[in-house]
Amino acid sequence: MKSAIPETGVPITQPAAGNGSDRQEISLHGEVLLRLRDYVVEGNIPEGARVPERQLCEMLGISRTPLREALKVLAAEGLIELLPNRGARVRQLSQRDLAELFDVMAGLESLAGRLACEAITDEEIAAIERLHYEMYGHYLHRDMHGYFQTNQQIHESIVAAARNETLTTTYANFAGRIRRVRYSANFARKRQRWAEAMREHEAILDALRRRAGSELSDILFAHLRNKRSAAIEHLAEGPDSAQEAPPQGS
Amino acid sequence: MKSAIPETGVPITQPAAGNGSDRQEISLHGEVLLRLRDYVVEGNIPEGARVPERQLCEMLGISRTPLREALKVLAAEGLIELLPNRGARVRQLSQRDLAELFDVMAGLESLAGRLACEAITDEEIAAIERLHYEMYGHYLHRDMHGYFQTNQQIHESIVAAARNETLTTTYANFAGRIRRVRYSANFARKRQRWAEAMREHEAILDALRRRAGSELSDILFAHLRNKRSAAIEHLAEGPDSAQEAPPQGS
DNA sequence: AATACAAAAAATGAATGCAAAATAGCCAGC
DNA sequence: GCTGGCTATTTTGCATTCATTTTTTGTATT
Repeated sequence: MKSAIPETGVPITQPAAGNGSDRQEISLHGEVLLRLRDYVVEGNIPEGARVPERQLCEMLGISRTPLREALKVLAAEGLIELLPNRGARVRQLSQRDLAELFDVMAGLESLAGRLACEAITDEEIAAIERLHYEMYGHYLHRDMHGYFQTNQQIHESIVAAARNETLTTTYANFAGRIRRVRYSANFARKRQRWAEAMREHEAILDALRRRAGSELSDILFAHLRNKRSAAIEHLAEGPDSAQEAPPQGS
Repeated sequence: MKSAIPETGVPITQPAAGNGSDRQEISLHGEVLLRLRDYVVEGNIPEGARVPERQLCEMLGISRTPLREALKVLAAEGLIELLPNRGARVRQLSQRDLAELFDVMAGLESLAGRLACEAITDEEIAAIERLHYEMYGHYLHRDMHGYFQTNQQIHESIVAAARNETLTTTYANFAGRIRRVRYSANFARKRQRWAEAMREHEAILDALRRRAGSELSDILFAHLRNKRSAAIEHLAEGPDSAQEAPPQGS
């Protein structure tokens, strides 16, 4: 195969001009950045694959200048790697990188929980409770996908309740970095871990109701730590999806 | 005054070529990025000031292309703002932004403490103890500057002991964003707060010795929260250093 | 046949050029 | 005297171009 990235060939439309989205980004560069980030996060480029600029330019229908600007930003965000004179590669996360990322995520959520306890309203808690019961339903029905989504919504709600834009942005950034892995990090076959996670979520909700910041912080950290273990073990055993790039060299 | 940025006119020297530094960045872009970041963090450009690209180009002795790439990255890092078609400005941190940043820093240090307890060696603790006593000396001698520096070293040591590169990088990023403010956020005249901070540091050291992760996490968060309050009150009252840009416009 | 070397092709890094937008400067009008 | 609109200059955004560096391809030699 010649091309590392699949054909999608949807060039960037007219930048702003009354599209329904709330994006205030109107510059071409901003548009490219959003598009490219999504493109990478969604896993359209194999890990570690070299991505010729020209090809991306053609795909997006732009010249190299704004593309290169976007690449530098993505590199700063940690999504891709920029080897000098050797182009951009999708960053390959080692197991250690992953462990680190999970821990930072754990720290951020832990912080979010602590802050949320200071500011969360009864209505917000009620909303999270609803999500919790919805998730419980998914759990009972063994609906992994629904469970996963609702679970994510709960965590995002907690982060939102922290009322800290900076935290929200940072959290989203890190979430993007491990999103690909996260999807495969479920514990479909490990029922025991699943039940455990549900219990942890009960504890989270309980601490949140009591606005017990420090306690919630501990619980969230532990919860994410367990998630981390599950994810890493899962990867170590090798996920069934054989999409991984084979170890090249020798 | 015509020029918003002071004259320093030190163009970028030959990029790599056996300079003593350990930097592996060799590309012009990387060099520019480091230079510009330092330049902004050190406060050489007044907050909110418009910075014409041309001027920066001349200052660094480069063309606009690598400069603009660096600007995009700095904008992504949150150091500057890029208004569409209106150039780059040094980001002006509102009081709320600052509060948010301090809280995120608190969360990161809190995480660092927790992780450090899992991995820190006796030697590292001993080193931190030495720093602690050194800091105590500065406190007794009312040496604000020395105190501040040693204090920072302690916090950095804890972050380092967490053995998480990602965390270290993220921490450094946020530290850079509030560095300017941080310097003026000391409590030179508030002896009471100073004494309080010393007591908190004792508690930090104690929890670290016992490897009490959760406890240390709480203490660090509270400690940084207090620092935040001190800093924000300080700014609200108006820092004596008149280095701030006067409110321009009318 | 395999390896080493060399030249060609392609890709990257940076500079320059050009069009559009914004700022400022200026003059007319109230 | 001040405000509003029009033009000129500056500045930004992006495309194009040029110079290196890397990668590939072909050839010759062992």
